[in-house]
Amino acid sequence: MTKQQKQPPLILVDGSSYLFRAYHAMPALSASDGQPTGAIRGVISMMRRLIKDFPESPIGVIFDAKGPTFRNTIYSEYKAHRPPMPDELREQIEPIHAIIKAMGLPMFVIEGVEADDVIGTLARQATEAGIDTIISTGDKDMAQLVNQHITLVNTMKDDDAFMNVEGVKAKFGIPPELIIDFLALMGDKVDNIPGVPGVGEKTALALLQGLGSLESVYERLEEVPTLGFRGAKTMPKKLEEHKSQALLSKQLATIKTDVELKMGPADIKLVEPDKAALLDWFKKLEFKGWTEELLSAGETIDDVEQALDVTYETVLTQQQLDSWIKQLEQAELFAFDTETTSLDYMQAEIVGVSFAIEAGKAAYVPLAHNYVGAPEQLDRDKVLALLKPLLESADQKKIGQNLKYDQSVLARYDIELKGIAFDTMLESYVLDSTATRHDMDSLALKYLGHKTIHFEDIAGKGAKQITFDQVAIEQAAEYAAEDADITLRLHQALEPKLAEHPTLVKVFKEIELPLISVLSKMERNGALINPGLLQKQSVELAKRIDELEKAAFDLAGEEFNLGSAKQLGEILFNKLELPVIKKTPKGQPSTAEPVLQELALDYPLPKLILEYRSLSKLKSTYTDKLPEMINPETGRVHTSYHQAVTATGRLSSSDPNLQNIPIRTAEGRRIRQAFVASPGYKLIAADYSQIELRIMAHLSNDEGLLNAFSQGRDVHRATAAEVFGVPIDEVTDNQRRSAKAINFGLIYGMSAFGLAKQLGVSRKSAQEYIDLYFERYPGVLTYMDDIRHSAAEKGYVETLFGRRLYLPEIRSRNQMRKKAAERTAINAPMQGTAADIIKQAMISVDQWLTASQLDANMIMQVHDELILEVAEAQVDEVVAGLKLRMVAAADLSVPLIVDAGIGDNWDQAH
DNA sequence: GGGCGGTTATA
DNA sequence: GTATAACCGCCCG
Repeated sequence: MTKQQKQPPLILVDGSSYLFRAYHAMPALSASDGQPTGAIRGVISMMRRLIKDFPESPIGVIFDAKGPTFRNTIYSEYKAHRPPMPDELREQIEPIHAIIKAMGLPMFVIEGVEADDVIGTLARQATEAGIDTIISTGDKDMAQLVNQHITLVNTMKDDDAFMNVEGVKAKFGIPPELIIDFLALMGDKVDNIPGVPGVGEKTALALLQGLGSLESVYERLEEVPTLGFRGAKTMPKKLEEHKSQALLSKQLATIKTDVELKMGPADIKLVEPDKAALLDWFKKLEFKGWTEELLSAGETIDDVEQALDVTYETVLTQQQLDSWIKQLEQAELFAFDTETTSLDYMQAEIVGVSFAIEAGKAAYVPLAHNYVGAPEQLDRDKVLALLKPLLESADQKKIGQNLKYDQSVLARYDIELKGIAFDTMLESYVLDSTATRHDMDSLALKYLGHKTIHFEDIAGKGAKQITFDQVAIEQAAEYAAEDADITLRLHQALEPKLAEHPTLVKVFKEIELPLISVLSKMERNGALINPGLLQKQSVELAKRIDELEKAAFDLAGEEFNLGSAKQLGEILFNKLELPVIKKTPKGQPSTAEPVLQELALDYPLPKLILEYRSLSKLKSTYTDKLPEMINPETGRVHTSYHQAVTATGRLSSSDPNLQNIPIRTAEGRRIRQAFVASPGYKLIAADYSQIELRIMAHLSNDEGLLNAFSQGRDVHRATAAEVFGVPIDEVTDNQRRSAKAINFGLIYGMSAFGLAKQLGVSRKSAQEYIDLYFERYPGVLTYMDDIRHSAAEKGYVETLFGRRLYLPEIRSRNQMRKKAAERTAINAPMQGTAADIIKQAMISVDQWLTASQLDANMIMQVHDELILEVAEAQVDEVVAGLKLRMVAAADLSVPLIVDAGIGDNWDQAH
C-alpha cells in the first residue's frame, strides 16, 4: 500500500490575538524617535518562529479590520465595554502590517467580520480541499474550529502546545463542537457576550456534559435538576427566563465559516521577502539583530537599494603617499585610524594607517604586514616621520573612533596626536549613552544601516585568531579603509543629531573631548606596584585559605569545592539541613554574603566560608593578578579607562580594574599598600567629601540640607539629629549609622523595603524613618517627586551640566521596570553630575600640571578620588593647587570639600 | 572556547 | 534601592 505524500499543513495566524498579547507581554520598548516597538517586536518574532518551525508550510496572517462587524448589527452591545485601543498600540499596527507584507506573508484584513471568521472560513475551505490547517492563536474561542483536520497552536507559549480534538476535550471537558454552546451559556465578559446569568464555567460544563448541547438543554429542561450541580434546582427557571439571550449569545460566539473572500487557501503561498523594505523598517525601528541578520558583511542598506560609490586606495608607493599627504593637508577635516597588532595600547605595534577625506574616499597605508608573500611596503618609520607634522598639528582637524587608543599608540612612536576635533564613539555616547554599544560596528549598523567588515571576519577568533600584521594586505585594506570611511560617515550622521541639543554639544566639547588626552596620559603614566608585597601576601593567603578549606571539610564531613556555589549549597542545605534564607533567581538556595552572615550567627561552617570567599577573592583578583599585569617595559600597571561605557557618565576601568581595589578590611588594605610612589616621589589621594549628597542639596535646594553643608556639619550626624529628634552632640553611633544608610538610600532612590533590609529593621520602622526624613527635609521630597514626573514626561533625566540619560522604561506598564527606572531617574543626576565635576577637575588639573611643568602626574581616578604621583619637593604645592582646582570644578550652592592625603603608598595617602 | 549564573570588590 | 568589572564553576557545542 502506498501512502499518499502528505501536503504540509496550512498555517493561519490570528494576528489580532497576538497583537494584544505582544503589547501586554512585552516591555514598553521604543526607538529613539519615540516610536513604540514592543508589540512589533513581539508579533514579528512570533512570525519568524513560525516560519522557522514550518519551513514548508504556506502561512497566512489575519487581522481584524477597523470598524463595526456583523455582530454589532445583531447585538449593539457587542464588545461595547472594550476600552479604546491605547495610542502606543495603535501606532504599531501599520509597521506590523508592512513588515508582514515585506516578509512575504499573505495578509487578510476584511471589513465587517472579525479575524476569527476569516480564519474559520479559510480553514473550512482548506479542509474541503484536503489540506490540514494549523491555526496559530492565543484565543481559546477558536477551539470550536478544531476537528480532525484543524489544530490550534499557541506560538506565544513556550511549550507551543498543539491542541487537537483530544486536546480540546482534555482542556475543556467537552468536544470542540460543544465549545460554542459552552461560550453561549457562560457568556464572555471581555467581549460582552451576555450568556445566562448565574451560569459559569462549572454549570455550563455540567449542563452540556449531562444533556449534550444548548438546544437539547432547552428541550430537556425538566432533567436539569437531576444533574445535581450546585443551584441545579433553580436553573431551569433561569434558563427559561434568558432563553433568547442564550440563543443570541450562541449566535455571537459562533465563528462564521462562510465569509466571502477574494482569496482562498490556494492563494496563500510563500513569497520571496522584500529585503529592501524589511531593512528600511528594521533600521527605522532600530532592530539591530534582525538588520544584521539580513545583511552580509560589507553590505549596506544602500547596497541593497543601489550600489554604493566607494574608492579605497592601497598606498604602496612614495608617489601615492605624497599625493595623499597633500590631500590631507588641504582637507578641512579627515578621519584617521591606526591598525595594530594588539588591543593593549602599551604593546601594540602599528601595522598600517588609514585615512578618509570624504564619504567613500579612503586610503590604507600598509606599513608592517609580515607574512609569506607580503608585498613590499613603505617604511614605517619614514612614513610616520612624514605624517608626524600633520598628526601633531592642532590646526589639522581629525576625527576618529576611540582616538584615545590611537593617541596612546602613536605616543610610543613619539607622535603627540593633536587636533582631535571629534570622536564618533563619544558623539554617540553623549547623544544617548544607552541606545547602543559605542563600538564602530554597532554604530555603523545603528546610524548608517551598514554592516561593517568585523575584525573577526578577517583575523578569525579565539585561539586561531591571527594578528593584523598577518592579514593579507588586500583584505586589510578593505577593512582599514572602511573603518576610516565609516568613521567619517558616522560623524556626518551624528554631528547634526548632537547639534539639535546645545547642552549635549557642550558636554561633548567641554568635557568628553578634552578628557581624551588626559585619560590617555594617565593610562600611559600607569601605577607603580610592588609585586614583592603582593606575592608575599599571596603566599600567606594561600596558607590561610588551605587551613580554612581543611576546617570546612571537617565540618562538612566530606571534601567539596568551596568555590562552587552549587556544591556548597548541597552541603549546607541538603546535608547539614541549614535553613534556606533566600533563593537565587534560578531557584537554587542562595549562599551570598548576607545569607551566610545570618547563618553564621547559628552555625560554624558559614563563617568559615565567608572568610574563605573574601580571601580567595583578594588572592585571585588582586594579589595573584596584579603582579602579572605589570608592563615589562615600564614596570607599572596600565589600566584602560572607558569613556563610553556607563549609563550615567562615570568612567569605568578594566585590565586591570583599578576602581575596585579593596579598602574595607585590613587584609584588603594591604593590597593598597602595594600601590607605591617611585623613589623620591609621594602619592597624593584627593577625594570629594560627600559629593553626591552635596549635589542633592544643590539640586533640591532643600533648606535643611543646604544649612547642614554650609555650616560644615557631619551630614550623617545632622541627619540623625533631625530624624531622631535629638541634639546633634547626643547622636549615638547607632543613630548616625542609621542616618548614613538613609542618606545613601536617598541617593539610590530607596524604598522602605530596601532600607529595612539594609538596617535590619522592620519595613514599618524603615518607612517611619523615611517619613520623618522627608518631614525634616521637605525640599528633598519635592525634588524626588519632580524628577520622577519630569523623567516620565520627557523620557530622560539630566545632570547639572546637561548630560542626558534616556529612561524609556519609566513609562513601562510593568511596575517593576517602571520603579527601577524611577530609581535610576533619582540616582543618575547625582551620580552623573559628580562624574561631570571630577572630569572637569581632571581637565583643569591636567592643564595646570602641563603648563606649570610640575613634576607631578595623575595616575588614577576612582569616581570621586584622584591619585597623583608627585616629586617629594613639590608635594605641598601640588596638594594646594589640586584641591583648589577640584573645588573650583563646579559652583554649587554648597561648598565642595576635598580631602587630600599624602603617603608612600595608596593606603597611607588615605 | 564561549556564555551565563553566582558571587564580591569598589564608589 | 544606584553605577561598574572580574573571578570561578558549570554547561554547552
